Amino acid sequence: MTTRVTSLDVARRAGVSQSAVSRVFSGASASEATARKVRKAAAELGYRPNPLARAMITGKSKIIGLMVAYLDNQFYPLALERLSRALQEEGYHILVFLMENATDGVDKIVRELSDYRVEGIITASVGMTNDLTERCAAEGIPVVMFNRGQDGSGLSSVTSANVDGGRRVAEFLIAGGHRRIAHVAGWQGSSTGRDRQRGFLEGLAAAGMAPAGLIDGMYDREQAAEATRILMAVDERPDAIFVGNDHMAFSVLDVLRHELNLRVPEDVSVVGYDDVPQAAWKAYDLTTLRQPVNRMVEATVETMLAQIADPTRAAQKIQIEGPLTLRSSARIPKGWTN
Amino acid sequence: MTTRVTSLDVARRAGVSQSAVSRVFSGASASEATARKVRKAAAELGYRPNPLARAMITGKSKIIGLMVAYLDNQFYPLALERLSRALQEEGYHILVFLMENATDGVDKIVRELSDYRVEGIITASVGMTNDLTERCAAEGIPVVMFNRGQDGSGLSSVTSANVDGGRRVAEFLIAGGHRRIAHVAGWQGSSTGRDRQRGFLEGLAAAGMAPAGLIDGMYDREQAAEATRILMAVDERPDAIFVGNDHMAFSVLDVLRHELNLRVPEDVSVVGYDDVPQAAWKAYDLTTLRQPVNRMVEATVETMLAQIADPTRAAQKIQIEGPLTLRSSARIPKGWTN
DNA sequence: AGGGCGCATGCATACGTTTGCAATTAAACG
DNA sequence: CGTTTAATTGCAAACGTATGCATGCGCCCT
Repeated sequence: MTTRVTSLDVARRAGVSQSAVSRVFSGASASEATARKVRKAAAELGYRPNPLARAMITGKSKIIGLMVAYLDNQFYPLALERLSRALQEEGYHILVFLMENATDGVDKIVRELSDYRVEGIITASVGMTNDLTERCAAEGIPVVMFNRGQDGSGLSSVTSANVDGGRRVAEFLIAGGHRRIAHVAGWQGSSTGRDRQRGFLEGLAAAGMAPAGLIDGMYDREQAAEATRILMAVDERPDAIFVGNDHMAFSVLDVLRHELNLRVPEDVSVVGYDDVPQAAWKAYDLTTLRQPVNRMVEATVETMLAQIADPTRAAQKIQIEGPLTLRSSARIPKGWTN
Repeated sequence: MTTRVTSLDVARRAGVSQSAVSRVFSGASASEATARKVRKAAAELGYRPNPLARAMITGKSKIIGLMVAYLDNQFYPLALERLSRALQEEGYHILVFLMENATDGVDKIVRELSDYRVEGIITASVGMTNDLTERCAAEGIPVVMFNRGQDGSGLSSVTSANVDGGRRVAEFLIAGGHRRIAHVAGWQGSSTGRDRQRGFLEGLAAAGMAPAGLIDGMYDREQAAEATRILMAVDERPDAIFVGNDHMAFSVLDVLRHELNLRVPEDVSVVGYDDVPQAAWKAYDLTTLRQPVNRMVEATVETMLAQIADPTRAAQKIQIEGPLTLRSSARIPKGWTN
C-alpha cells in the first residue's frame, strides 16, 4: 500500500512550484522548459493527477451517468457497449445505473448522479418526469435521451425515425399483398412505441386500411405472446403482424410456429423493429426495420459533448433513418426495392 | 445553477460546528439532540454530503469498478444487471469499462480505476495478467473475478462448478446412448472453457470413450459455426455435440438445422452451457447446464463487500453448482433423474 | 533607450469533507 | 459533594488539485 505521489512531490523533484505542475497537466500555459522538467519528474515518480481532487475544484468529474432500464432486449446491451466505448475514447468514464422504469427510482438516481458531479446524463429506455428535467436543467447537467423522446421536455434526444419507420413497414406489408395486418405495439408509455404505431396506422390509412388487430405488447415477451394468441384466435386471421420491436417479435414467432403451428411467412408474415443481432440468426431470420445503433450512438455522444462544452446550447432532437432489412419472415413484394 | 449547499451552511443554520454536521452524516458519535437539529437543518436546506470530498479524505469512493469484455453473450448483460442492482442496494455505484479481451487495455483501465479510488474491482470474462494482480494488491484494491478464474493468482473468483458440469454433460449424453460425442469447446484461453472441456473429457474417459471431435469455438458464433461444419463433414457423423456455452450452441443449432438439414435431437443432440434466457425460447429449446446467475452474483457481491471491509482477508475461490436443464435439443435417457 | 506589454511563475487560497486533539460538559461513583 | 471517567463538541489541519493575483522577466515598438 505505497502512498500515492502528488503534484507536490513532482514539483519538488522538478524544482518548480506545485502550481506549475498543475498547469502542465491541466493544459494551462507553461514554458516548454518547465513542461519538460515536470513531465520528466512525473514520469519518474509515476505521477497521475487525482481526478477526484480535480473534480472538487472544477466540478468536472469526467464522468457521465448512464441510466438503463433493462438489458433483456439485446438492443440495449449493444448500445451500452458502443456508448461506453465511444465515451471512453473521449476520456470519459461511465457510471451506470440500472433501474425499474418506475419514476420514483429515477428521482433518487438523478440526485446521486448529481452528487458525483457527473458532467452529463444519458438515459436509455427510461422515462424522465418533467420535474427531473427541471432539476437537471437547474443543476446545469446536460441530458440526452437515447432511443426515447419526451414531448415538451427541453431535453435532447436521439431516436430513429420511428413514425416514418412504422409507415414504411405498413407500406411494405401492403405491397406484399397482405390484407389483414395486425400490430403488436411497443409500449404506449414510450415515445418509440407510440411513434411506430402512429406511423404504422397512418401507412394503413393512406391505403384505406385499418389494422386487423392492435394490442400493446409492453415490450414484454410474455405479453407479446399473449397478444399473439388473442390476435390469432379469430375467424379471419391476420395474414401479417407488425411487432413493435424484435425482442417481442421473437416471442411472436415462437407462438406462431410452435404453439399455433403456422408457417412463416406462408401463413403469416412478421416484421420487427430494431434489427438486433439475433434477428439475423437462422432460427428467426426476421425481416425488421433497422435502428442504426452505431450512428445513433455517434449522434448521442456528439450531442452530449457539445452540450458539455457549451451548456447554453439548445437541445436537439435527432432522428436517424434506418433501412428495412429484408429476411425470410415476411413475404417480399415482387420487384420491391428498398 | 444554484450553488450547492455545504455542511457549513447546515452547521450555521443548526447552530453547531461544521464537524458536528460531518459526524452526524458519517455516522460518528453525536448526541441525539444535535443529531436532530442537524438533520432538521439539512432537510430544510436539502443538503447532501459530497461524496467526492469525502473520497478525498477517506479514500473511499463508494464506487466499484466493473470490467466487461463483450455483451453479445446474453449471459453478461444479465449478470451486469444483477450485479448492478445488488451493489446499488448496498450503496455502491458502478463504473463500467468495456474492453477488448486484449491485455494491454486492461493495464490502462486498472490505472484509471485506481485513479478514481474505486473500492473494488469486479471483472467479468476478462483475463487479468499477473502484474495487474500485483498492482491491485499493492494498491490494496480487492478484486473478484466473475465467471472466470486465474490459476495461481491470489484473486478471489466466483464461477460455476465447470469441471463437474462438463463431466455431468458427458454422463448425460452417454446415458442417452450417444456413441460419437463431439465438443465445440469454450475458448481455451479462459478457465471456464478449459474446465468444462476437462470435465467433459474426464467424463468420456470414465466410460472408456474419446471425443468424436474437438474444436475450440472461441466463444464466437462464427467460429462455432465453422467448427460445426468441420465436425459434421466426416463419414461417421457425431450423434451429439456438447457446446462450451449457449451463445455458441445457438449458432451450432442454426448450422445443423438450416445448413445441414439435420434434425435435433433425432440426428444429433446438442447440449449447451449457461442457460441464458434465450435457451428457453421455443426456436431453440436448448438443453443446457445452468449457471445460477443469481447465486453467483450474490456470492460475488458478498465476497467483494467482505474484502472491502477487511482487506487482509484471504481470497476465496467460490464454485457454485447448477442443474442440467432438460429441454428438447438432446435426447433424454430413459428414467433420467437430474 | 525607455516605456509598455505579455508571458511564465510562485504564493496563497479555495473546494467540502474527515479526523486527531483538546476542551467542555455530563455522568457516575464513592 | 468532589473527583474520576466517559461522552460531546469545536478547532484546525489535512486530502490533492486549480486558479486569481502579484511579481518578475524578456521583448517589441516608437
